Amino acid sequence: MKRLRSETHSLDEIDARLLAALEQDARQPISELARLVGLSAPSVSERIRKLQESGIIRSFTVDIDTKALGYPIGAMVRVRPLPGKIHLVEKLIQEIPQFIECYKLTGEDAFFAHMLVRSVEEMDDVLESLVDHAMTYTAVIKTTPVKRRLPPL
Amino acid sequence: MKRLRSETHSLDEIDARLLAALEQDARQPISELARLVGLSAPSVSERIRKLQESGIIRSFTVDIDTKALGYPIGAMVRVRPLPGKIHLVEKLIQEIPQFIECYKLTGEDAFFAHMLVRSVEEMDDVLESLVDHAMTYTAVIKTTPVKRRLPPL
DNA sequence: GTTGAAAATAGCACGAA
DNA sequence: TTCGTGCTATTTTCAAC
Repeated sequence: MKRLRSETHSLDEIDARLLAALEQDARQPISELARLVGLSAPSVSERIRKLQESGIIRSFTVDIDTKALGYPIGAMVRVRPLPGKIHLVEKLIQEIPQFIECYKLTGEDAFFAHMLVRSVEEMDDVLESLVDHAMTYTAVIKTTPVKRRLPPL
Repeated sequence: MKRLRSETHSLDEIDARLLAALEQDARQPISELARLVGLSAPSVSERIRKLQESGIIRSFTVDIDTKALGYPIGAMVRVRPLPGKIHLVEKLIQEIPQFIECYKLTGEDAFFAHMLVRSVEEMDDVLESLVDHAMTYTAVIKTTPVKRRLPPL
């Protein structure tokens, strides 16, 4: 059980603009960010440090095009574990690297997992490894109408 | 309709290690990345440039803790548009900023959307704006057994 | 928060494998 | 082609205000 922590950091307009700019390009120079938000470079540096310290910025990372990486097929899998199998199923999903994201949800479909595969055969392999422990409902991703973005700040 | 493009870039071991390192911290100095993969800084610079050029790296971005940002509730919403309403529903989802991610899927539940809200009331507001055009099934996220990660390289 | 100097870092041209 | 070296330019950090 994780400890609840009150995040005291409150965002002002400039922090919001900084986060938006960093979301678009996290490797742009501090000096450029400073120009964008109208502050000096050291101020921006300090704000970014505080955003990390307060936990709002978890990390700087890359957005990878998984198709270009060799995974042409993405799918969303709803997973309903058989009675008594929830923990086993959770562990299996964590151990199968083709699942690149998984949420545990309220309701009967305990897990919702994002799967990437190189072929339909590979998809079958992945699903087979769950078949003894859960019901699965798989839907292939056709398009992405909304790409990951920030909520309103 | 987007043009199909054959991505000719093929990853070697060093590219894979670079991507993994960038995923962990996209702002670390090139010189540090060079040390990690055992090449000189200019070589690493050039490799990163090529990974971007080939589209494998789409962008450098930040991983934000949305709870710390003030959105304590996340939910997954399956959206089944009423007949003839698919395009309207897609547009609505795109315009509602509490949806931070949305996939269009095969099967009857055309859309799957990731929602962030500050309260249960706000969740109701968001869902109300779809109620005339679609059936929705909402499940609240309890935990995240697998956080976004790279597939096997 | 800002400014200005020192230190660290990145980019470029060129030569080597 | 791909990588390494040395040089220059840019960027970041630190101190003082």
